[in-house]
Amino acid sequence: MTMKNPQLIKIIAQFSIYLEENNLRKTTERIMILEEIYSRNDHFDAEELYMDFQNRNQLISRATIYNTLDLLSDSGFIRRNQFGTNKTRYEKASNFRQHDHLICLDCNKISEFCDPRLQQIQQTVSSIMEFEIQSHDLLLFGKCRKENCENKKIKQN
Amino acid sequence: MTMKNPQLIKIIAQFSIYLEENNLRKTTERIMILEEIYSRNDHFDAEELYMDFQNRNQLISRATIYNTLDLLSDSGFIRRNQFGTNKTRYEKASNFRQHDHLICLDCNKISEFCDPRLQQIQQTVSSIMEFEIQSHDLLLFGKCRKENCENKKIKQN
DNA sequence: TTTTGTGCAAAATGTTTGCAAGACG
DNA sequence: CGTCTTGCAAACATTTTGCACAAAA
Repeated sequence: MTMKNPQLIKIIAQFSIYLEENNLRKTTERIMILEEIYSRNDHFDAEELYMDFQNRNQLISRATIYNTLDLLSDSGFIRRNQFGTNKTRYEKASNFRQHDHLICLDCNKISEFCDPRLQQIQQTVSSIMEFEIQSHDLLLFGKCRKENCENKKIKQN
Repeated sequence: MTMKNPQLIKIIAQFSIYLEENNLRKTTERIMILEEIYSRNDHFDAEELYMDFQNRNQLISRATIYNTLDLLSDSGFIRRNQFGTNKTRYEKASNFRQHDHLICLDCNKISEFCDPRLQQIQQTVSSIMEFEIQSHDLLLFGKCRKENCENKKIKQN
């Protein structure tokens, strides 16, 4: 039994409130999935999450994984990403407030960055195109210039 | 038999040169697909392209559609897009030089825009993260503020 | 006890592949 | 004529669905 960190306790509490307010049930599966996601720091897909539980003999079906990912995504506890492949990747929503992704074309490693000028671009486009912009998604694709980049030839996934 | 416009003639010539230079064969299928794509102005998927030919009784197999989309994409004649769904969408590369996409959450209509500040963001991230950035992809999601937006409730796709 | 949520397996969707037959150079 | 490309169907990967059973409230 591992000690839960304060952030995790807080998130579970928030999620519980969300469930209650929306007349949704607080099932062990939902809580386990939330905990698992918040203990990760990467951009994972549904199958990876499923396998995490498989590997620990905590069986949760794919259907539940997908259902819960939808629920968490709709409620804002996680964020969905599409990094140029036909596969959805997820991350906990609290990574930091708002960020975008830099993808290495050599090894597919994903880094995060933040630039306030995006906010200005949104405002400009919003007024020119007469749109109320709700969110954005910026991907930068490139190659790491570090000589010693450990991933240079590992090309995952 | 429709008259080919000058732009199309030019693109076919360029593509022919590309094929020749790379020892690839100039098949009727490849040319037909290029022509079809350059006669469109939207962001289409593989199936839509396939059906275009089906509907005209010009049978081209899905395998060829996919092969050729890869070829055109690798050679820069078309651009691949992922608009938040698990489906790849394409557009001719000449729409205008470099642009990004604004997606309506009501009707999924895709508009295009261009903002030079993205270039600056790329430069900043490039130097901070020590990356050589090769391309970017910015999606803005929002809702049209025009009262008379004809697509208000049509939600396609 | 009444729903809602889960698990399973089947189906749906989008894309890739292997191989025989056809067509380009 | 040799080889690249096509077409077909089967395989694959990811996600969705229907329905019986389990478990929250």
